[in-house]
Amino acid sequence: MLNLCNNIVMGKRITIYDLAKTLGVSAGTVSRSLNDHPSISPKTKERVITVANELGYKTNKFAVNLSKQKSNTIGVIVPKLNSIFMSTLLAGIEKIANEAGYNLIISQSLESMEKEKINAKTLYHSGVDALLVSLAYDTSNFDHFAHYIRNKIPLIFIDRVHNLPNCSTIIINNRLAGFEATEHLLAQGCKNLLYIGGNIKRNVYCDRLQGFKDALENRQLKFDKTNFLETDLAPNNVDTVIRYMGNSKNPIDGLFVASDNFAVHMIKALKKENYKIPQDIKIVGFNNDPISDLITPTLTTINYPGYEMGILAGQSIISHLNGGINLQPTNAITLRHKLIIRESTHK
Amino acid sequence: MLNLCNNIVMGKRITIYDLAKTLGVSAGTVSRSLNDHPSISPKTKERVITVANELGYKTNKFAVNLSKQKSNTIGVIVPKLNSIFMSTLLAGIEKIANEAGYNLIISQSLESMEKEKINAKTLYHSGVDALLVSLAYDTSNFDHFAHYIRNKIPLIFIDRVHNLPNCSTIIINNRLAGFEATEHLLAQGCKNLLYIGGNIKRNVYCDRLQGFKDALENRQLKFDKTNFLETDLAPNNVDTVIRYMGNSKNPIDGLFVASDNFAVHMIKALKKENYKIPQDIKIVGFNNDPISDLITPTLTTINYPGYEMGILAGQSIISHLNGGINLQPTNAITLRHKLIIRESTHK
DNA sequence: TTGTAGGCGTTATCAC
DNA sequence: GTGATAACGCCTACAA
Repeated sequence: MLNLCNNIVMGKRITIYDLAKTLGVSAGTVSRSLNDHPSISPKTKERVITVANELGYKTNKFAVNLSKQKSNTIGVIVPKLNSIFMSTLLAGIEKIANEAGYNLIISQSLESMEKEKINAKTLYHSGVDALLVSLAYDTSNFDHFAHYIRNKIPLIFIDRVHNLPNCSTIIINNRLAGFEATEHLLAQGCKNLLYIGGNIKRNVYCDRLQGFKDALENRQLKFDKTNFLETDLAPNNVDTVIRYMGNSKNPIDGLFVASDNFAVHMIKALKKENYKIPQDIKIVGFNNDPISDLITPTLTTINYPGYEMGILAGQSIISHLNGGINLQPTNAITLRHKLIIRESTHK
Repeated sequence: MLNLCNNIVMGKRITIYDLAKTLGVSAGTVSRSLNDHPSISPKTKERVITVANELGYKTNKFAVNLSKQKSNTIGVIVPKLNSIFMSTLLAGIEKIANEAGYNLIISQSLESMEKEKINAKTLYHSGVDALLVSLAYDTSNFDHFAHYIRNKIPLIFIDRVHNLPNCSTIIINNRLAGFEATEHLLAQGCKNLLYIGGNIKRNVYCDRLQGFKDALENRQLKFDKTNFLETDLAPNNVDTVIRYMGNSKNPIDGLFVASDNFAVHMIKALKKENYKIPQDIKIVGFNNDPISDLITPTLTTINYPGYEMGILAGQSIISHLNGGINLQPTNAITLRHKLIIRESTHK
């Protein structure tokens, strides 16, 4: 009892050797007991555990990691933390990882490939057991993931993905979603559409554009390059877009915006310019951000299951790490999306 | 050269011993060279580094951690990831940590003390060098932080804080902000106010309430318990609040809501009930969420510098860890807030 | 069922 | 300036 107090108060770290000594057994036995190894008698286990608690033993993860060459840690790289979609995604991942006893090391690329590279390298050196990535806006080279693949560290892309050998992706069918969004605008009577999206190097924007084109073609309408505007979807670009629309030969009466956030800023600006929504112009967004149902008029959008994607990403990676299902053969997991019709396209 | 290829292709991890062998020096020399130790000749350093690159040497963090008994990792516990305030805060923290070469292990308590306890314990065992915490909704006991304090692992509370010995806090002056919000409503002519806030065990809600009371008192108005409603600020509680307001003896003409998110849901519901804002009722929120400037009418609110708080928290903890300024004497850092007047209180 | 001893890869303290 | 050698704390064949 005195010993206990001394150890704790002195802050001296207690190791399995200390336990071994006080118990009169070997360190190996202590280690095995603590890890519930089958070859140890229940009685011994109990004794060990009791004393461990009494002495305030804390297992040293650093030593465990070194010994096992794994860290029980999953790395995550997202473009930015402060977006509702990304944080919802992370919430899903964290929930699963936490339940499975894994820690999450989270970093943001701030939409820059350079930072993404650095983060990938850092996480690699930190010894993460797996990596989850949603690509930056401008990532065009993928060498920074080569280490992972070469060393068979599982790598999953989420949402903003790229096809790399032996890497899974978790996505929705952006092309089909884009088609449905556009078809809805056409069905509502729009004649002259504009698609506003981000960098078409990114699958999400490229696929939605493709769906947009599909929908036009499906109605024998021709796609013209004036029907498409690429922007980085930063709110301060709204004015440029409004000006672009004002200069259009045929007035634009339907907008498909690849992000709810940008769409709501467009709505605000259009209202200021005295556009009537949906009478003069109809708008469809993307993501089903909470804001889409709060703005006036409420915004028709595509539901994007961020939380579920996170959950799924977490589950996939964990079960892989635990030696359950092997992800290798799995190429892509596609989640269900849904068009949500609201006031911005429907009086 | 052959050796190089063999090593890399075979995936065999290269250690300082391998380098030592090929270089004909000792492992110690290699280690020192790699760490730019002053007592090594520039020539040797160069040789070592060259060979290290050639062989594709990667330092093993697990071993470094074990040897140094530190992880270059900072733990973070937030109530939830998927809130714009929290993710903005995290964005700030991550930026600083990343720049300083620290990793962030992020976990969420999901507003539950139990989960917060578990997370605190897990992070402790993971060997984080420091911990940043924003408390859960219902945390009333703080024993789970005792380990940190006892072992002198720096601990900083952010936003939702608690005063613990030797722990710093990063906050805004919620009381003063609450005062200003309320005073603004009164100055706009409101006669019968309602404050809607969360658990008053949490400093943020308690202090704002205090400020609310201060403002009433300042004008010789008396505070009545019917002027205050405690709720968990979940959007689905809006109906209850609306009903409460309907049953009020004197019609409520001013609302101070401790969260923008809840406030905008209130606005939506009130509009549906045909309240005119700001004519019939004026509303002030809290946080300056992006949505507050997008809703109709735009919402008067208190600007809450989440990103700056994150930056500051990061800087404080890093400079402490790097042995710079000592946080011990620092008790609380208070950031500047600001009342932002918009349409919901002002025609 | 338990003990022994080597290994995990670095760092750090002595010597020389 | 460099080389031995002992930590760091745990895991795990291999023995007993």
